[in-house]
Amino acid sequence: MLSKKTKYALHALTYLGKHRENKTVLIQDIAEEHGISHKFLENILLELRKAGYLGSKKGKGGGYYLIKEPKDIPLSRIIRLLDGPIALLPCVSLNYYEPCAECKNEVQCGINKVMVQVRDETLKILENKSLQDILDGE
Amino acid sequence: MLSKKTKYALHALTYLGKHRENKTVLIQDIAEEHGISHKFLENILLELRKAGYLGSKKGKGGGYYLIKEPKDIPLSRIIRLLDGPIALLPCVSLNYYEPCAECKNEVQCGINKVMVQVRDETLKILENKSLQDILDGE
DNA sequence: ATAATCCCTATAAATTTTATAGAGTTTGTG
DNA sequence: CACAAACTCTATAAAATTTATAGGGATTAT
Repeated sequence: MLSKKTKYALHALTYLGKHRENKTVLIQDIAEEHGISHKFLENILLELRKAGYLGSKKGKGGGYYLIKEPKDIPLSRIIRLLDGPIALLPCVSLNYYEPCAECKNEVQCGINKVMVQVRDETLKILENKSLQDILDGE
Repeated sequence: MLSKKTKYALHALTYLGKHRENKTVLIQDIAEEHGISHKFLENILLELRKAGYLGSKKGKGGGYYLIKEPKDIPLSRIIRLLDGPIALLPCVSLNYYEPCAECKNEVQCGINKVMVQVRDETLKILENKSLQDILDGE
C-alpha cells in the first residue's frame, strides 16, 4: 500500500493538474479540498518542488503550480520519491539496493530471481501510468 | 516493499519445498539456515499452517511440512496473508476494502480508476508466480 | 509597513513492525 | 511412566516508521 504521503501527493498533483489555468494554487486550498493537514501537505509539496515537478511563488499571491506536463509524471516517479523502492525486496531494488541479510548467495537465490521479474513487470505498469491518466479519469 | 514477515515466510516455504522428502523440518533448522529469530519465525509458520499451506507434527520428532503443491502457492496469497492488501490504496482493495477519507466521490476519482487498473495488472503478475517458480530458480 | 505565503528544520505523537517471553500441549522414547 | 523435544498460543516489549505539529525565517504584493 502507498503511504498517506504518496496518496496526498497524488491528490495534490491532480488538483494542480486541474487548475493549470490559474497562475498558482494555495496549499491551503488543496488541503481543505481533501481534508488534509495543511502542514503535512506543505512538506509534501516541498518535496515535489525540489524534485522538479512543481514550481512555487512566495509571498502574497504566491502558491504552487505544475511545471511538468501531466503525461511526463509517471506514477513510478512519484511513488519512488515519496515511498521509496518499488521492488518488493531490497536485494532487487534498482534505486535503493541493499543485500538481504538472510540470503547467503543472491545469485543462486530463487526468491531473488522471481522478484527481479516481478519488479520488471511492475515497473512496466507504473511507468506507463501518468498523472495524465488520472486527470483523464476525473 | 515486503515486510520481513513475508520475506521470512518465503524463505521458510522455499526451505520446506526443498526438503519435501523429509517427513518434517524443525523451525530451528530454518531459523539457523537464514539467521532468523526462532521465535519470530515460529509465529510466521503458525500463520502459514492456519492458512492451510503447512502441516505440523507436535512433540519429539515433530516439525513442519508442506501440504500444498508448490505450484499451488502463488505469491499473491502469501503476500496477502502476511502483509495484507496488494492494492496500492484501500479504496481499490479487493480483500481489504476501505474508503479513502480524502476522496469525496470514489466513482469519479481519477486516482481510484487508475489504481484499479494497477491493481488488476499487478495481481496478474503475482498470481502467476508461485513457490514452484522460486524453487525452479534455486 | 503589513499581511500573506512559501521555506526549512526540529520534534512529538501515533501506528506498525519486529522481536521476545513464557506457560501450555502433545508425542516419542527409554 | 518420566522426560525431553517440539509445536501452540497469547501477551507484551522494543524498535522503526509514518503521520502530524510547531514555529521562526524569507519573500513578495499592496
